[in-house]
Amino acid sequence: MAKQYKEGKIRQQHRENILAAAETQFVKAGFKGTSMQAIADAADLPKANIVYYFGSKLELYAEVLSSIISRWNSVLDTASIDDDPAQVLEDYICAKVDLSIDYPNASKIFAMEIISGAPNLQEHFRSDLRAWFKERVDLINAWISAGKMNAVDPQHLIFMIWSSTQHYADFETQILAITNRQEYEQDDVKSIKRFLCEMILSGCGLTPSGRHWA
Amino acid sequence: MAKQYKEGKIRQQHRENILAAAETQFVKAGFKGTSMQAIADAADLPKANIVYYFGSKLELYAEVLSSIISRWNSVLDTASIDDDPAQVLEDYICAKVDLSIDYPNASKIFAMEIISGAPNLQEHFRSDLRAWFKERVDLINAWISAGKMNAVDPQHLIFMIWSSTQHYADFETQILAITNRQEYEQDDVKSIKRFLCEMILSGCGLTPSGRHWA
DNA sequence: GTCTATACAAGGATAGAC
DNA sequence: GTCTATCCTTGTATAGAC
Repeated sequence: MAKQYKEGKIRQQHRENILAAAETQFVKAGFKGTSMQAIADAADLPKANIVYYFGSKLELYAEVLSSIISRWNSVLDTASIDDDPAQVLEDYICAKVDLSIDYPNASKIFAMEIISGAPNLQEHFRSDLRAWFKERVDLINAWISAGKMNAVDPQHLIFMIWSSTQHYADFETQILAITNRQEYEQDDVKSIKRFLCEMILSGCGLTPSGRHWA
Repeated sequence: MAKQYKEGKIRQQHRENILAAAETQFVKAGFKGTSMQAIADAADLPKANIVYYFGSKLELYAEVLSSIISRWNSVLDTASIDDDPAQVLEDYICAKVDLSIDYPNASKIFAMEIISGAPNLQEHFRSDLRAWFKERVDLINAWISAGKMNAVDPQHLIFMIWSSTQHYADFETQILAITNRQEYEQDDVKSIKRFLCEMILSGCGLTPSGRHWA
């Protein structure tokens, strides 16, 4: 029993190390471009152990992808017509900015997967995401009908929130190089949130509370 | 002479085919993940010819990248303090949307390169782009000082324009899957332009003319 | 000038030793 | 349960035939 427990811990530790190493490597070279050897080196384990723990490169990648997606349940999920759109949108934008700053690799791997044609995400698109998207579009349309916000196109609004927030993760390298910085600081995050909320909400005829950055 | 001319044409034709094939493959698998064999198959040429025409995989990739960047001279380049910010921003946004729709692969390869840490673009960042960016920031600040537009952060404004326009190229797969379409149509492009111009300009206290979509 | 044949390293995955 | 040794495929690049 004691032995099993200890071995279980080693196993779990190794799996976590491998997942973390894999994330780093997939960001740098994409799925096809990443070698098991590179992951093994980064995890400081023999190459064959990666296969031993995850079965195959594709299964390892699938685990990385699904752990990314599972982290993306957000404030928009529970919003309803009775809520205040200004508050919901502001919270959603700030939550997405936080995810981009705190887990840039997650956003990057997801982005690369989609750019490459999303060969491993078609299922996710056609089932979960499409339904999620339709419900949010309906919600925004309901707010518009209720006169709670301007009549902007809900689909494009969601795309704009996704793109403008994720950009700070995906294009981190470019942004930091252009602005001559090493990494984002607290003040940067606040000014990002402030800019995005003010721009997007004002376009919807709404006013942000500012509680995320004031 | 006649022979040389004809051979020159073959050479040029093959180079173009290879560049086009390479673009497609780099999008699907990234730089490291793309094999010369895959490019050769797509270009319908023997594998060794790719090396023959371009020297190496990296040189071929460098040519693809630089041809992408050279296409991105845009309306913002020639704008000055005397111009109307509403008009300049509207033209710039619509030009970027057109690029995203017409050359999605260019945007995708550029995005992948940056997501992977931009190992082949550091030079471009530190020289051209940083200077370009600084000048545009100064221009927008000048417009603000002159009372021509709201005092929004110029850096984030540029990032928002980049992200929200490029999103329609880079995340094409996701957008089409979610909205259950095969490809963008004329009307889609117009509604994208309209949405982005209205949102972004209104956030700057400006009003678009609408001539790109009306 | 163009393409075939091939060299040699690195890829993913397996079998079996420890 | 973990890791070493190895198999076979695929990778880039070259040498030399056409």
